Amino acid sequence: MSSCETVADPRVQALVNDLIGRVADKWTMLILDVLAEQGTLRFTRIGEAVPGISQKMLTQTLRQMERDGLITRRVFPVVPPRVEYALTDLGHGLGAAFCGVWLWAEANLPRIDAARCAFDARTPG
Amino acid sequence: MSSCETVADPRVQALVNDLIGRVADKWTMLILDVLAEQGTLRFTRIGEAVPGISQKMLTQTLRQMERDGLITRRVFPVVPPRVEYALTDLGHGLGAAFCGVWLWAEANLPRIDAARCAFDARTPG
DNA sequence: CAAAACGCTTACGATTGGAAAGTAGGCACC
DNA sequence: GGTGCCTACTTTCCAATCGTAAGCGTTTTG
Repeated sequence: MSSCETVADPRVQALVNDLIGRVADKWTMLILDVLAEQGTLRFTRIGEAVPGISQKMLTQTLRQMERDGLITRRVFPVVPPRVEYALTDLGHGLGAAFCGVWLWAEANLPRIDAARCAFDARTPG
Repeated sequence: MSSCETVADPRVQALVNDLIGRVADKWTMLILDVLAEQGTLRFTRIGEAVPGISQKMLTQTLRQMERDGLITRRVFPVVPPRVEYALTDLGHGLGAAFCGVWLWAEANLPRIDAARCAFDARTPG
């Protein structure tokens, strides 16, 4: 906030900071994106759609997102097991909010790369 | 992207994912926010404004942000040392993009809390 | 002479993350 | 009837990361 809007209450500030700390996680953002993009998905599909995630982190992050009310988890008592994950409207809202970050990242990728090259060139050690 | 816009190229997708992975960091977002809010600041001021950060992580994150071209670092050769950090326009852009996330967090804090309570209540273990 | 100010840097223990193997349990195949 | 597969985890082990606390260098202040 702050840079975008009035804030005032330091307690709210602290709570929001805390919330950001838990939601601004690499895997959370990536999973949020694939679910926003592809709708309802099973465990293995999400794992395939999020490059580089381990099963452990996938399980852990999905649980956390479920706890925060960002996704729903539906278990079908069949064999082999089938579990479907989908965004709640809360999750959709966060996905929409992150949208700006994605667009920024896409638009500014070359500038970041250039900045990094320049930094590495001027920093020998 | 994806959920907000056309994407197509999987190479760009991978690069953006990678970039998100590095930028979607708790401390990066928090530092970005205080710099967007308060303008140019010195090392210790940022440390005070970001609750819970250690000097080590502050140094580390600031360096990373400098490398990515998000902030500038100006050193004044005086005693005691004086170092000023400020957002670049690239950093301002990212701050603006994150703005939506902050507003979402502020607006949905009670819903997240409620979801978490409900989850904890229904999950005994 | 001692302490404070500032921006780091280092050492070390605690937490987290990844890779790979294991689990459960019904079902297809030989 | 035994072997192995399918899926969604769970567990185990090891490496990377993180937080805490302390130290460093230089000059002013008491």
